[in-house]
Amino acid sequence: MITERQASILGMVVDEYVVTAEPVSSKALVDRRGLEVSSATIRNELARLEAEGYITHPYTSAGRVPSDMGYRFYVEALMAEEAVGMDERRTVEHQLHQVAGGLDEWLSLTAAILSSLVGNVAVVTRPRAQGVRLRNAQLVELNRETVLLVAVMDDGRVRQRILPMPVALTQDQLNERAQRLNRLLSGKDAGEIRSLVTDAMEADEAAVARILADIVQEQRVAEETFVEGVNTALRQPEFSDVDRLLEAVAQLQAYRLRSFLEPAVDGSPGSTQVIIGSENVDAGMQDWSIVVARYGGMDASGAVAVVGPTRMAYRRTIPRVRYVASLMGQLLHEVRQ
Amino acid sequence: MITERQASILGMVVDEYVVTAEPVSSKALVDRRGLEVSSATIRNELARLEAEGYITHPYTSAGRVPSDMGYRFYVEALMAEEAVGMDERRTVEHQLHQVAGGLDEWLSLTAAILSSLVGNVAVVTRPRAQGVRLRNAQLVELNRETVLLVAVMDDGRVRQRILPMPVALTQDQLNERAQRLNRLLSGKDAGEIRSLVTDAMEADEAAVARILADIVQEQRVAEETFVEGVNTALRQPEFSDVDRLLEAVAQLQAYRLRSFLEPAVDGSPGSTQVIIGSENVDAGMQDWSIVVARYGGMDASGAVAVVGPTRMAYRRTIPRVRYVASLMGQLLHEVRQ
DNA sequence: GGTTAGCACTCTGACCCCGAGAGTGCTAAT
DNA sequence: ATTAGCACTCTCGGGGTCAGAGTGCTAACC
Repeated sequence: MITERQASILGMVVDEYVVTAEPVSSKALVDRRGLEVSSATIRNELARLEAEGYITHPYTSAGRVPSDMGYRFYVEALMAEEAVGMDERRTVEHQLHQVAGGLDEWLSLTAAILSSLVGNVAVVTRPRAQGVRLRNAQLVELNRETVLLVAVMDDGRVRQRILPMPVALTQDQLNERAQRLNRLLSGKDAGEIRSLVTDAMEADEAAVARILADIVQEQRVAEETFVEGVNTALRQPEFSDVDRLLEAVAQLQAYRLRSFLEPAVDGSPGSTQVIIGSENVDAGMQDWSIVVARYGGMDASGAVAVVGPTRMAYRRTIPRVRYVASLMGQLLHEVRQ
Repeated sequence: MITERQASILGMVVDEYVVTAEPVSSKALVDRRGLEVSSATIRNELARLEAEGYITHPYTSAGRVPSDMGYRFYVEALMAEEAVGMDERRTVEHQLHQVAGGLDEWLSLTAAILSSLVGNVAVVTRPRAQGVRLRNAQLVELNRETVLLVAVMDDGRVRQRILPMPVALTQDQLNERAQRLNRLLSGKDAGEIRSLVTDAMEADEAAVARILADIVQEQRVAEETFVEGVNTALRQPEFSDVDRLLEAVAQLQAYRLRSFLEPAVDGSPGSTQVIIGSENVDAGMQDWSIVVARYGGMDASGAVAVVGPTRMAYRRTIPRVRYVASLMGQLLHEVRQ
């Protein structure tokens, strides 16, 4: 158990360390926070906090650094969230409504905006629907031997695939085929499409249907995860030595991030979750914190996240992740209904 | 002018430096290359080469390092190209024929393969057609208020855009509209589409046509440039200090690379071009070399490139870039005709 | 009992020095 | 033209030193 004053001191240590990135000394707290007590008193309190495990020492005569447990306590009990200002909201919403294009553009722009808002890496995953269904398929002639199959899923995904054309068909004939496929398969999920492939079907029609089933199911990590802000995030002092920096670059690959977000996305819906340092299951992420919020509803949902060193401005980051996630939810709703 | 022996020594210096990444000493040349002369003789020749500007000294008692001019001479006159082996070809072609999907998958896979082949960053740009034409447009209902416009261009590009639906229409009605648009606009380029937007058209049909014209024209750097291998390339010894490493990470952004390739792509068609260090116009690229080949034909062409430190295995890289470019040309031909 | 001044103690980080090692450049002999 | 030999130069790593920052403790104070 820690006293109220100890808690407040812990809060100051975190706030201070987050901006300076240097161990916080007792004197620095008294000076910069205008405390009414002497540095010796603070030292006693710091010693207590350390004994309880909320902070640590890099070495004997250095200042204090919050431990993961300290950050956890801070996030849960101490932190005064810094609300998203009206001006921030305005610029974000302005930018988001500016962009023309599909879901992809929104997602990648959202990641970029969030990243610039918090100065760390932002990750946005594409909303994944429970049972994705085919909305529409189309066949477009590329040349005499190849056709392009374009499929639109009901989660807004668009996928294409190049197919050989067994018999030369005109575009009109292709349209006709596509219409037949649509009447049969539109609104169906991958399993249903597969079960509809019967012997009665023409051979190449059946082939297209099977491919459609694959497409409906398919998940491509690279195309599902939008990462922005790696460059700025790498300039933080925690990466001032080459090995750490390289490690960070490797860690921030889309496919890795995706795997870290996976469990979070499947977790509590709506709420914002914070994973701090050693709370990460992955060994390579022990020095990282993740703030992640799920967006969307029961039908289709994705994740908005910020990834950075454990020394993260949680009080700024958490509300901003939450805000962007709710914004994404609205946008998604507008598109899907 | 340099003598034949000096040239051959220069070649050895380059070959040696490329693998060891350490300044090459006269003794190392004699020992590892089994030369019939003494190291003192080599020292005299090295001094000549230095006087002529082909190599330099980091400091007095260090070995020699090729200058950009030295590399240039090496690439033009000395280098024995290392042919792409049959086994390499087989695996590459196997991998490339394996992948299902559209042009995008091919391009990104190609970049990945090339990168692994040469151990540096590989960049592949999407083929850009001279006058891109619309091949096919389609309207797909997303919900009562929004439609998804999917456009296929004749260079294989597929683009989508979400539009508000002014009047509620069924999917059948949307199909009909799309067919009308296709009859009118298919095979037209952006300018032609614009000129076909007349007052006679219905207002919202005209709006869609205008958007189609935009889409046909549009170039998105991020989606046009496929970069792979950054992670492995960063482990090279030239980036062993933090500042250089950060600089490299920043330099290898897709949008920057794109701008470096731009001039090269517009340059000589077919041939492979090598840009070494200070030959780069861009100030930030003075320590980098680029090997770039154009692929495709008159109608549509893109670039395949490898980017790395000037200490690059040119004799391996150049033939491999050329090979991959010709392969891409074939693939492109198969798809477009 | 909590608070504080004072002081000894510890650890870092910067700096400098030194010596080994590597490699050159030059000279003189072949 | 080549080469042996040698002086010279520069780097790099280890070790020593010193100032500075901060703590932890003790004893006095309110």
